[in-house]
Amino acid sequence: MIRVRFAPSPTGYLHIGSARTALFNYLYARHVGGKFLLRIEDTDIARSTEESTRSILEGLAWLGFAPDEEIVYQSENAPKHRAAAARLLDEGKAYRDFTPKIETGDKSIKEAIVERARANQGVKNLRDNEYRDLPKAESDARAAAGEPFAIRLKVPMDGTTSFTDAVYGPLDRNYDEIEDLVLLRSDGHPLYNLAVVCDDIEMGITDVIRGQDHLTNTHKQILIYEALGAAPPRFAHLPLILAPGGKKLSKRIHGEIVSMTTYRDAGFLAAAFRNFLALLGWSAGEEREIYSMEELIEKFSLDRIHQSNATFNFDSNNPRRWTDDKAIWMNAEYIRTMPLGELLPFVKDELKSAKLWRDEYEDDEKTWFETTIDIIRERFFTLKDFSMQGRAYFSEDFDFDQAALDKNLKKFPDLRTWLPELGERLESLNEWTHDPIYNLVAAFAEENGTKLGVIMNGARAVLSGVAVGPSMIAVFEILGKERSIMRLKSQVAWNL
RNA sequence: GGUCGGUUCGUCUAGGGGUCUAGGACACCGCCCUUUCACGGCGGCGACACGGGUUCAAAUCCCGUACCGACUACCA
Repeated sequence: MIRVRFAPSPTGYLHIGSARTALFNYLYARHVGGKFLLRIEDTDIARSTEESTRSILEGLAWLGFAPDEEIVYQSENAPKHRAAAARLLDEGKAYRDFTPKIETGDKSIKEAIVERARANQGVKNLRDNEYRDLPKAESDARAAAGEPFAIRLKVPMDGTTSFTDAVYGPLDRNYDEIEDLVLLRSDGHPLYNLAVVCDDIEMGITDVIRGQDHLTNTHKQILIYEALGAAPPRFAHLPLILAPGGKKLSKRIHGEIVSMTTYRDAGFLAAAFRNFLALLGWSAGEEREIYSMEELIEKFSLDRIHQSNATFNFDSNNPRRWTDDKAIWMNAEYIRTMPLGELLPFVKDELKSAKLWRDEYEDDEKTWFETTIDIIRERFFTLKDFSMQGRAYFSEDFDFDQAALDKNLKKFPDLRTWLPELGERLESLNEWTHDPIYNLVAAFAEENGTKLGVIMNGARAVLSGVAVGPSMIAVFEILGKERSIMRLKSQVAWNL
C-alpha cells in the first residue's frame, strides 16, 4: 500500500508551492490507490502558530484535499524523537556535543553560513568535532553533571549516500560533504531531519514527494534512516515555483499573492486552480490544458514531472495582472464552460456574501435566475464578477463604471432625451422578447438618424452600469420590461 | 567559497539523435463576427543560454563557460 504525506510547517498561510506539493501527493495517492496523509510540522516552536495551522487547513479544505487518516502533529511526537536520538546515542551512532551553542549575532543566518564556509575553504574536515570520540564514560559523566549538550549523528568517515529520485534520477553525495548533523538541540528539542525521518517511519510513508529544496537534505535523512535501521522510502522532488525574475516566492516581498486563501477570496474555483497548479511542473504530454480532477488522477505520473523550476507570472504594479494570466484565463474557462448546475452553488454563495441573494432565485424566479447566470457568465473571470460587474442584474443599487459612461453615454448628449423617449416607446410593447424589442430599438435609432450602436451602448451603460456584457437585447430581456424602462428614464447616470 | 541541481517563445509547456523551416496554451498584435465586449473564428509576433566536441545527422549525447536555484543552521 502506497502511503504519501503532505507535511507543511505552520509558519505562514498555505503557500502556492506547498499547495502544488499537496496536489501532487494527492494525485499520486489517488492514482495508485494509496493513502494521502497530512502532518503538521510544528517543531519550530519559535515560528509555528496555530493561526497558521488553521490557515493551511482552510486552504487544503478549499482545494478539496482531505487526509485519509488523522492529522499528525509533529510536536506531539517529540518524546519519540528524543527516544530515537537516545537510542542512537546508546548504540554509538550518535554522540553528545558539549560545544556551547554559537549565536549568529546580528548578521543574517545566510551570510554567517557563507562567511564561515568561505573561511573554512576546503580545509574543513567535517569529522573533526572534538566530542565525536569522547569516551562513553566521560560523556555520560559530563551529561550527568548537568553540562548542556546537543546530540549529533556520527556520520561515517567515508562513503557516499545515494538514492534514485523519481524526478531527478540517481543522485549521490560524499560523506565528507555532510556535517555531523544535530539531531537534538541542547534544550532537548528534536530538529527537522530527525523528526521527519522518525515520523515518516512511524506513519509508514512509502513515497516522499516534496520540494526540490530538500534534495540535499535527503542525503542526511538517508543517513538517519540507516542509523535507525529502517529502509528509506522512495523520493520524488518537485521543481520549485518561483517569482518573476527567478527569485523565490516569499510572503515578505510578494505578499498575499502566494497565499491560497487569496485565490479563494478572489473568486477562484478550486477546480480551476487545481488544474492550473497541476500544469506547473507537470504535463501529461498532450496539447491540452483543461483536465478534470478525475482526468488528472488518471493521467498523473511522477516521471512526467519537470526538473526545472517554473515561474509564477504576475505583475504587482498592474492590477489587471495581479496574478498569473493563465490562472485567470483558466478560471474564466471553468466559469463559462462548467455545467451550470455545478456553478450555481458558488454563485449563490457569492451573491449571499454580497447581500444580493434572494430565496426566490431558487423558487419562483429559478428559471429567470438560471438563464441570467448562464448568459452573464460568458464574460466573467471570477466568482466575484457576479456580484461586482453583474450587480445590476440583482439589485437597483449598483455603481456605474465611469469609463463606460464617458465612452458610451456622455459622448452623445442626445442620449439624454433619446433614452427616456425609448423607454416611453417600449411601454407599448406587449411581447417582451427579442424580435419586438430589437425591431423597436432599430426603428427608433433610424428615426433619430443615429447608429443603432449608439443607442445600444448608451442603453447598456444606463441599464447595467458597465460597458461589457451579453448581447444588449438579452440584457433587456433579463432585466424585464419594467426595470429596463425605469432605468432608461432615470437620469442618475448623467449626474455622475 | 564548496557540493548538488537546472537552462526550449515574455510565461506555462511538447519534444529525449533524422518526422523540428521546433508543436500547443496564456499574454500581446491584426483581421473577421457583432449593437458593445475581456466570448467565438482566423492569422501574426515570438524560443532550443553560449562555446566546443561526438555523429552522415544534435533542441535532443559529451565537455567547458555563463546564468539561475537549492543546500551548506542547536530553521523547516
